[in-house]
Amino acid sequence: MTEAQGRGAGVDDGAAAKPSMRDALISAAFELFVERGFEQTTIDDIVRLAGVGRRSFFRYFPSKEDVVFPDHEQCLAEMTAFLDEASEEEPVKRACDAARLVLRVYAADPSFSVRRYRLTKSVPGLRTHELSVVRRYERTLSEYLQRRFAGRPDRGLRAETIAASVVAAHNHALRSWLRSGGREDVTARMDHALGFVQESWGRPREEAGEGDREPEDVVVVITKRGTPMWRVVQEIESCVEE
Amino acid sequence: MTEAQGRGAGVDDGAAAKPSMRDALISAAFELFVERGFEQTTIDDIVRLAGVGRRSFFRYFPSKEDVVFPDHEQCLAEMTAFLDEASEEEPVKRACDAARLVLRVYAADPSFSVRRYRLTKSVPGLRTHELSVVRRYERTLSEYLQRRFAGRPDRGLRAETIAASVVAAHNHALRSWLRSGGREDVTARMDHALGFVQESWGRPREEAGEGDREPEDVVVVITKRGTPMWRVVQEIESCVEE
DNA sequence: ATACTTCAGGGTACTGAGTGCCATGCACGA
DNA sequence: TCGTGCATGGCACTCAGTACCCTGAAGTAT
Repeated sequence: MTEAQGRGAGVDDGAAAKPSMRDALISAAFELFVERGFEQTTIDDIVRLAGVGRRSFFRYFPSKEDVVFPDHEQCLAEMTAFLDEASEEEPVKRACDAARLVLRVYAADPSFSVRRYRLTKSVPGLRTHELSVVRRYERTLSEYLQRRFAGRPDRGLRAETIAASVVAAHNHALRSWLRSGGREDVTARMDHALGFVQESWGRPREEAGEGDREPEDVVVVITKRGTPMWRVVQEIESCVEE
Repeated sequence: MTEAQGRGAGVDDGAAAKPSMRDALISAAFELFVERGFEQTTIDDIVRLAGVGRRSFFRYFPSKEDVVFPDHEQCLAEMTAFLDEASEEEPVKRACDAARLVLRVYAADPSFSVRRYRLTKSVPGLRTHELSVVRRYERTLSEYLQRRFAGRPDRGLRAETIAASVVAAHNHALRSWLRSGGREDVTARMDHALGFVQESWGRPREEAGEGDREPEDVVVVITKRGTPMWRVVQEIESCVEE
C-alpha cells in the first residue's frame, strides 16, 4: 500500500541498497504532504513520523523538495548511460528513446506518480524544483545531440532547440496521462507525441546537411499550384545545373 | 554608472512610478552580489547599504532571488498584451516576435544584463529561479499558440512543443550574446535563431491544414538529383491533375 | 580480549530567509 | 483639528539548512 516506490521498482543494480531509512522518510513525507499539504509540513513532522533524527533527513535529501523526486537522480544517470552507448540510430530518434526512459520510471508506479503530480501541481515551490530537475534532462539530451551534430551548421542552436522540443512533447504526453489519473495507455500517447517531434526534426526541410545521408542527391521544389510547367522545369534546371 | 537600469529604460507608462526605494534596493543588492557573491550577502547587508528597513525589502521583492530579475514582471505583461492584440500574422512568426520583446529588455541595458548573466550562471539558486521566470514566458507563448491553433489536431502538443522551441532558440541567441560580453550584434543572432524555428514550424510538412492560407495552392516535389526531367514533370502533373 | 578505526545516526545550537503584527510618521481631505 | 489612508520601520517568530560534536555499533589488528 503506497510503499513510496522502492526506488524505481525494477532496477536494483548494486549502487544503492539501503532501504529502510530513506524509504521510511519518503513514505512519511508523502503521507504528511497529501494529508496536510507541503508547506504545512515541517521537517520535524516528517522525522518524527519516520522515527529518525532530524539531521538524518538532510543526510538523504539535500532539501525538503528533493524528497518529492527521490528517483530522478538515478533516472538521470540511466539516461546519461543510455546516450553514452554507441548507436547508429538517427540522433533525434535516439533522444526520443532516451526520453522514454523517464516515462518508464513514472509508469513503473502510476499511483505514486499521480499523487506526486497532484502535489507538485498545487505547490509553486515544487513546480520550480521540478523545473530544475527537468532542465537537467534537457541539458543531457542537448549535449548528446550536440555531440551527434558535430560538423553541422548551428550545432548548438539545433541541439538545444530539439532537446527542448523533445522534453516538451514528453511532458505533454506524460502530464496528460497523469491528469487522467494514470489510467489509459501512456505509451500510445508518448509514441504519438514523440513521433510528432521526430517527424519535424528528424529530417530538416531545406539544408539537410546530414552526415549519414547525402544532401546532394535530393532536390526539393516548392511552387504554387498552376505555375506553368516550363517555369518549374526552368527552375529545377537552374538549380541543378549550377 | 550602472544605475541598475531604471526599470526597462524606455517605457515608463503610468503603471509604476516610485523610483527611489525599489531602485536603491536593486543597485545596493547588485553591488554586494558582484562584490562578495549572492549567498554571502544577506538581506540585512542589502537594506543596510540601501539605508532602508529590512521589512521594506520584502515589500518590493517577494524573495531574495527576485531582486535579480526586477523587470521581468513588466516584460511578461508586455508580452501578454502583445499576444492579446488581434493580428493576421502567422502564429509562429507572432510568437517569435513576442520573444523579441524579451530580447529588447535585455538589450536596453547590456552591461546590467551581462553582469546579471554572470551572476546567475554561477549561483545554482538563481539559475533555478530564472527557470521559473522563463517558464512563465513559455506558458504565455504556449497559451497564445493554443488559441491560434483552434481546430487543428494536437493543439496542445503543437503549442507546447513550439513554444518550447521558440524559448530555447531565443535563449540560445541571447546567452551567446551575453557570453560575448554584450558586444556584437544581438538582433542578427536572434533573427537567425528564431528564423530557424520559424522555418521548421511555420509550415508543417505533411498536413498543412491551416486556416489563414490555402494549402492547395502549393505543390512540393521532392526527388533525387539526376532524375530525368520527364519523370519529374510526369509526377507533378499526376499530382495536379487529380 | 583490548585498543583502534570507521561510520551511520542523534543532538544541539546557530544563521538567515520569509512572515505577521503593530507602531510610527506623513500626506490627504474635511 | 481630527480622522483616514498609506508607506515605512521595528520587532518577534517560524522554519529550512548547516556546523559541530557525541554516541554506539560494527569491524580489524595485535
